[in-house]
Amino acid sequence: MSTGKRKRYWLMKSEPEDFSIDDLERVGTEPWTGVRNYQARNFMRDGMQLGDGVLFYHSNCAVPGVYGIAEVASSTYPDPTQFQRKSKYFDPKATPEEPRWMLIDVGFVRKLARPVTLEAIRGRSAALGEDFALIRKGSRLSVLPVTAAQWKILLAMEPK
DNA sequence: GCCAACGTTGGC
DNA sequence: GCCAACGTTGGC
Repeated sequence: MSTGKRKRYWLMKSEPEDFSIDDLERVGTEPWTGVRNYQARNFMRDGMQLGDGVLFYHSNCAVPGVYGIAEVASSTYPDPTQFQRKSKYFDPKATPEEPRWMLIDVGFVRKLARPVTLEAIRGRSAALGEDFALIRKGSRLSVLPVTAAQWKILLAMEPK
């Protein structure tokens, strides 16, 4: 439950062919539709607070890595696509009275001059620690928490 | 495009 | 509740 006021940090993955940091810059704010993993949903629903920091990560591309900074730009609300019969994210078991999938809006903050690549991140795995889900073996979470210390390390890695 | 790792589904 | 089958993720 999000009771505190302290800013939290997250990493959110997106396939750039689908929605990139440039797309986010263009639209400014984007509802993060389509998450259909309970763990990722729980982070959005129970953990995120307005203003939290987000590392915008490009996955499934030539050079995976963090390409920009974003922020949590709304409180949590039901993902509208779960009710849209024609959407590929339609969930027949969800109803407006009992929505299954919750999301937040992601707001653009800035692009990194150059990405902090997955390769570079792996190179700092000792400093980042075992609990960093991005580089944990087999982890495929698309929304995951980042500690303040990890956030600091990752942004300090931004190539000038 | 391949495929390992993972999550979900559904029969039993 | 088990677990095989299936679909998805995401690095390479």
